[in-house]
Amino acid sequence: MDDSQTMGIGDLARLTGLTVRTLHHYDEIGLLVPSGRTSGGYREYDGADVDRLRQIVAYRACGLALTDIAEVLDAPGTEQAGHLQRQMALLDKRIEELRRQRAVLGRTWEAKQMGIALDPEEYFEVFGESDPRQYADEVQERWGDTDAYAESHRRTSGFSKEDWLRAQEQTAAVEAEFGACMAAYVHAAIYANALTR
Amino acid sequence: MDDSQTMGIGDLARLTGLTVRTLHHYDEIGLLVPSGRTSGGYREYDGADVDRLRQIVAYRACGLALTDIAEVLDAPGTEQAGHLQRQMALLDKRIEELRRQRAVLGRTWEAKQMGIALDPEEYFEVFGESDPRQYADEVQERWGDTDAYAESHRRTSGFSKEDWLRAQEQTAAVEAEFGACMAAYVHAAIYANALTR
DNA sequence: CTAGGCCCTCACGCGACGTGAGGGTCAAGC
DNA sequence: GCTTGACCCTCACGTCGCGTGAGGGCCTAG
Repeated sequence: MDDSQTMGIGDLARLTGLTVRTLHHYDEIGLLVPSGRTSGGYREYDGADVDRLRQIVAYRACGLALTDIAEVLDAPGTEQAGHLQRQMALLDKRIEELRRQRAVLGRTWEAKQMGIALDPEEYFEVFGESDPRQYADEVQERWGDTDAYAESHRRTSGFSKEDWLRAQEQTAAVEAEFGACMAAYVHAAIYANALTR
Repeated sequence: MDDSQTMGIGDLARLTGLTVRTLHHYDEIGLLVPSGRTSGGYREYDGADVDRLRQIVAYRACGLALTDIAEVLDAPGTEQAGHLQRQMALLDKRIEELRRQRAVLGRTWEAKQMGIALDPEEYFEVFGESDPRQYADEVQERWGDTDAYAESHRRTSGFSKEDWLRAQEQTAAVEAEFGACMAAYVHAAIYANALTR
């Protein structure tokens, strides 16, 4: 019933699943400074502290750096929107990157299961930034019919059709679930978008 | 047409989108040691090197540590399966964690949009390991009706119903796409599973 | 033969903590 | 009041995956 109740660092650590050291760190860098100390120097966290930590954990789960989290939490609304929008752009880039990698990985796996050698050109689409097509010619010329290339495929193709079908099945289910998880990212981005209008 | 063609570190960097320093690092730790050097000491990468790097990048995108990647790539089939299975377990834990966080975040957001104060008990479900219910009582007793708690909610609830609906719409689309991306994780896990049988 | 672009090896810095070392604090029980 | 044991404190160095120079060789074109 006491309105100004506080808790120790160990309690907060157990409650959140973070370590004591992590909370020390957040104090050191000014991200989460406890609202008080006991006469003996012990940190004391109150309700507002816990609420702030909840937000910190949520943002951190979205991949934001601690300094960025501090900026977002300490800035007024308008600045918040701008900052979050920049983060949104970064996330978009990351999403697109992963999406491309995933596409190539999927084709690679299927090909392996069939025991078929992949078109070497496709291999390099898995890699990052800027259009890899601009190197595709060079690649095909250099690696198109290297022995080590094809050989390294055959090493890893002992994988029955049953195994593969079973895998595909399970994949679909988990895929959907994971999609729901990742909506947390997207929520953050779209929230920022809404704020700027 | 030459079968033993090689490329320099800069070419490989441009091709993959990694930095030269990153390739230096992989050489230092023995993860990707170039198959040769020129008389002048320049690194030379051949087809097998590039193929290995492709695998490295794929595993890294799945969140594996570089030392783990080395173990997986250098181990024979049976050990590979064991290692990948342990990684699978880790990923499962992480997935479950994210799934819980996402669920609570979703409810929090909806509640904020409605301007409704959340059941304080729910706040702590966002946090990690082991059943948080075991602390729920303690939490409610301490923070259930703190002023700072409710206050910090009202600060952040300026968000129209239209904005919210628009957000929900966009979310669904991106959610599906992201699910596809994350199947890369799942593929790795299930591949390991198939190997052990 | 010189200019430029590429490459080399140290070697220190960073972010987000982990992991002790060495010592003070606090509530409980005697 | 005193001790015990759990908890807390502040340094301070280690880890991982690189970034970022510094100071210098290599190598091809003009």
